[in-house]
Amino acid sequence: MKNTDKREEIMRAALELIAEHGFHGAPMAMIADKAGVGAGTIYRYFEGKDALITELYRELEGKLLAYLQEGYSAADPTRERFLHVGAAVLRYFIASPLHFLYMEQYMNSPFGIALKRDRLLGQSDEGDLFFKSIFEEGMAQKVLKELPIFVHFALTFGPLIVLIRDHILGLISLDDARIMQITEASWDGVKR
Amino acid sequence: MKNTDKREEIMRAALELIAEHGFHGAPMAMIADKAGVGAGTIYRYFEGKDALITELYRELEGKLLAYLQEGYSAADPTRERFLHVGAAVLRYFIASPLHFLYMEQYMNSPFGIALKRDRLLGQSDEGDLFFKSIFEEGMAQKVLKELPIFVHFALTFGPLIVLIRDHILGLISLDDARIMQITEASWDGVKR
Amino acid sequence: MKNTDKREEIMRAALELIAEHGFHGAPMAMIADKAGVGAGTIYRYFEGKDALITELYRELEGKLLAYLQEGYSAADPTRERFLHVGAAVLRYFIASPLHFLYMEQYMNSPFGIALKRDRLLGQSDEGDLFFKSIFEEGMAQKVLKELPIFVHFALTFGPLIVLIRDHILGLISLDDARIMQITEASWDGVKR
Amino acid sequence: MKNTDKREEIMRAALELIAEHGFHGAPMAMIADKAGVGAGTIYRYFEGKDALITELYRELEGKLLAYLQEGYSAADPTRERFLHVGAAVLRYFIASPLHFLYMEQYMNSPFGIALKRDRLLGQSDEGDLFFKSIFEEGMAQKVLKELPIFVHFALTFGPLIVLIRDHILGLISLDDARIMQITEASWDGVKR
DNA sequence: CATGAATGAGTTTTCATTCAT
DNA sequence: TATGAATGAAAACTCATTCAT
Repeated sequence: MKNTDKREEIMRAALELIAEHGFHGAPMAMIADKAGVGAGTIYRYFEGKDALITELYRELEGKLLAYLQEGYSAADPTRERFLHVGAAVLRYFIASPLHFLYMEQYMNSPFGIALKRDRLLGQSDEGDLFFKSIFEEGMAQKVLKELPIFVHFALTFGPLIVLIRDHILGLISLDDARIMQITEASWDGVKR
Repeated sequence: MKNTDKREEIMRAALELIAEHGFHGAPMAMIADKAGVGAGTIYRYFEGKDALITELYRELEGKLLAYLQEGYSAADPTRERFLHVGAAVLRYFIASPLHFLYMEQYMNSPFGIALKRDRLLGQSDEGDLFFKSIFEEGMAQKVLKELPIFVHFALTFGPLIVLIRDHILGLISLDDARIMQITEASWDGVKR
Repeated sequence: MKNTDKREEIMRAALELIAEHGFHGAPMAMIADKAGVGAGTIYRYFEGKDALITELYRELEGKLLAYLQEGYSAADPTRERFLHVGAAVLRYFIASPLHFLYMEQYMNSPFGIALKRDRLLGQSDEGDLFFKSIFEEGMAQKVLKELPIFVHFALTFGPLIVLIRDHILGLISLDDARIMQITEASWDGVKR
Repeated sequence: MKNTDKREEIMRAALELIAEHGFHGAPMAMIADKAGVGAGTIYRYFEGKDALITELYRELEGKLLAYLQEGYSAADPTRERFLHVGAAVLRYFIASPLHFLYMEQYMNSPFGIALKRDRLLGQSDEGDLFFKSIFEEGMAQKVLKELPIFVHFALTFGPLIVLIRDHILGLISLDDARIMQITEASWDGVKR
């Protein structure tokens, strides 16, 4: 097992346990066990539990952004670009429900609050920049309502977040047709 | 201090501490301290920490629903009713940010997952019924797109949730004008 | 309800709860509840939990001794007197299994150890004197083996204690015929 | 210190403290302290306090049975076999008074009641079988009275239990001569 | 006298982290 | 580098006792 493999096993184990049982329902010993490593080994790869939680979040965020960029072309019309990203978000989280549960839990905990505050103070992160260009261009082209970027983001992605949760909980089933329909309806909230 | 006062002091203390520090950052001893009661006293009013957390959620949910119903008239046109409720949600949480932080944290934790599953199995709760009538009537009147209720809910309230969080984090400032604008834009996502 | 009634209700409740659940499995609040009095009321009749436990033991011991003396005649032959007392012990505890469970638990706990040590230092208690006369007279008459009183006591009452427990646990069923048989067999252990 | 050593240190500490102070007079922290281990360490070896108490009882019982079997020969006459076992019980507990105090306390608490009931439902334990053969053979040979095994057991071992307690409390002193005398007298209660 | 809500010291138990191997 | 037994500080929770009503 390569070094890197161990690190990944730890993250995979943490993801599964925390997504299902929350930050407390997941003791380090249990994570180590599930990862097939010794309890002390986690501390060779992560400073502590908080660091593990935070680094895992960053990792998942990176994977999401990478997926969203697949097949994305800055040359496409604004609407196409949004539809691509919106549908990709839905598909990504439907395929990786644990990622969703983990990320939501993280963002709605004091960890996430701290993260958001940090980003507000520092520069925008990669993800924000990514979405921002769509909305700014859309407004420049008079295709979108004149609203702050945060509002555009909320109007378009807010519905997706709620629906992904509903899907994961089994309240609704999102197939490809519905994904298109929803993404388009999201767009309707911001278009002129 | 009346019986009821102590129970309320405990809930107030728990709300503040958990909203700010999360479920773990808030030990029972700290809650008792902040509430001005003995550690054992909490257990006279709540079976344990989990029960306190859950009952507090129910209480906050009840308060929110009560507020949404103020000035709500089933006789108003569909759109007015939605605008009333949507704006009320925003105003409520802007006035009570701790309620929002607590409820979001709860809903995105294993507690909330369990709650949603329970509600799915049992009958809908009061809140669901409340929103449902607006969307069902809107579809009957051909004012709204033909979509499952869960999708209507997501398209309209999803944006609000995201924006409330942004407001509380100071990323954006929601004044009355913006509240109207946003609520109307939310409606645009579902109207035909 | 007279004062005295309350005291008795408390003792009755304590007896039942402690016999069944042990000294810890029986919190003061539970005893008060079962007795139908307020938790504070117990402290008007007993100094504290230890005092309640000890006074209850003394009370039960007194009742047992009173029962053993019923129909007992110092004029009877030694063997009759023993058979009377032995059979009475069995009948008493079979009729009052909670008394047995409580007294055994007490005697085998640090409470009982302390009690025995106290009695050793001070004068013998009423009960000891009671049995002592039978064995001393029996030895004087050359009917019994020449043994220390404690040994006589052990040889005759030891079997009874074990059998009462077995009966209460349902391992064996003691009817009148068996009671006689056992009492007589106990006597055989000490007679010449 | 080997693994096993720690487990044994914990049991030794628990034995001493519980024998002397009872199940409550012996907090886990005190046991850990006396054992020279951290408080959490106990939980690596035992599921909780109840498990520690129960496993310690089983361990002591095992040691007792092992001692009784030393030098025991199924080929010896019934009476010799009983005298061997009876005297061994006395010698064992006189040498290990803490074992006696602990086991008696256990058997007379709700723990012991539960244990006896369990054994009644399941098959007899090793110890029962051990004694049973002596009494059954004795009856078959017409050496012993025709009585249920439980009664034989009570008549022979009941006295020993009481005397061991008296010895430990200092009420009587059991030397080898007395041990023989008592064991023989016990046998007299059951022989024809 | 009686009450029972309130208390907080004391208990069991958990778990992130360390460190000898 | 990896381990996992050991730790002990900190957590949840209990309960004998008090005291204002």
